[in-house]
Amino acid sequence: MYHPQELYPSLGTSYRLGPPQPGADSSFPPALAEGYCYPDLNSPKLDCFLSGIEATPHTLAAPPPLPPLPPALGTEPAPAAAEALHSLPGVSLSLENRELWKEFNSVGTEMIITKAGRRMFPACRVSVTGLDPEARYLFLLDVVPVDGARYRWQGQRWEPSGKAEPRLPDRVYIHPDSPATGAHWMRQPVSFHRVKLTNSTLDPHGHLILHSMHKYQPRVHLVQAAQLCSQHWGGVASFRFPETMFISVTAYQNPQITQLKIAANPFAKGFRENGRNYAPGGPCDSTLGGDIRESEPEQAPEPQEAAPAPAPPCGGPSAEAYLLHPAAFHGAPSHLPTRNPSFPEAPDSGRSAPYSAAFLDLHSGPGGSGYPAAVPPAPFASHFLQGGPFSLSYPGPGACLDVGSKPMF
DNA sequence: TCGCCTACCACATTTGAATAGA
DNA sequence: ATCTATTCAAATGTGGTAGGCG
Repeated sequence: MYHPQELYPSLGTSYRLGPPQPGADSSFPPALAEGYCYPDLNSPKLDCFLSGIEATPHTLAAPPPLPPLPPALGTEPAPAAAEALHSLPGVSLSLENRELWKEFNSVGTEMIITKAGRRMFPACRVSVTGLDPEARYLFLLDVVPVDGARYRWQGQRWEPSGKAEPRLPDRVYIHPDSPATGAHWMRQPVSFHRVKLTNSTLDPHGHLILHSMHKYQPRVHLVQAAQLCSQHWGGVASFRFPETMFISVTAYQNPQITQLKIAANPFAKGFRENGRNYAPGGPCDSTLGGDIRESEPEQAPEPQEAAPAPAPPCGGPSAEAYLLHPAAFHGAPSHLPTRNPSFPEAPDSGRSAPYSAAFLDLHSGPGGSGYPAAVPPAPFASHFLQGGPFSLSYPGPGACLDVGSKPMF
């Protein structure tokens, strides 16, 4: 995967989209009580950016309350549909591999995180409808803590075991097809199978950074970019699927999860007994993005629709340019800026990365969410707390900013 | 002592280049 | 000469496991 740092090392390891956090501390609320709600939902995390979204800032500024979260995984039936908050009327998302997720969720999904980054399995694979076929959109995915607790496997179930670690810098995975037209996104399911999770706070690859033994919830965001080099972003839509909640681990704790993973993940075939295959419809994680090949062949986006990037994005190498056209910096058409030779290749990929993803680091905004912004570990401090080596304009009220907002959900 | 993390392993899959055949 | 199918090797992803660390 290419990371912005590889392209523009002067920009640092991450993009801070929010203002510095002078008063940030690392304490979590007591939490752990039933009915704990998504902290990000209770308070606009990036109010500053939403003001730049002209479509319906009011909708985003006042997110509807969400139902309380369950105290533990696998204890309640998953809702029938995704919970959504958006300002894109008529747009809806459905989880393609819902049955697989539900099966994992019924046991208590665990996701391995490693220093080098580990893919999610199952991956989030969604279908979208209701988009304007002509308009361009970005697909984003992030993972947020569900509560303020650390968990421990007690032999039979997961139970809270103390306060959560200080929250890490939020990163957002941008689907490599972004930006693409609504027609492109609606043509076939959109998969985030290349997302990698890491527990390395120094991760230079742009993987999503998580704490081990914490509960997380993936979220999918859809952002309309009015035009390729838009100065205005249209609506945003955010979705979460409760059955995709998981606990991050460095080694599987629940043997049932191990068996499910081995049975369902083709890469783990070597651990299957008698070469048995997973029944439910074959590999459930295949995708247009080349998730699992035996199910669906890779389909490259049509050049005229997906990220054509006819010109150097918005004035050349800049954070704004990257944020506007993340896909244009990956898989690198010849007209795009070349990578800095000092970053020859991400260590975890020995070859070119045609589907490489982009990441944004989003910083908790002011205004106090349920989780106060944690003070990042020292290596991040210069980027996240002091504005980083580049300046990214911070929009005032009514201003428009060409960077992704982190929807409130 | 215990819980957690890391590095390494073997195995299967994926991917792309090279080659052969139509 | 071009296209398609096949083969092969390297890269990648997977869970298991032993050992280290706090």
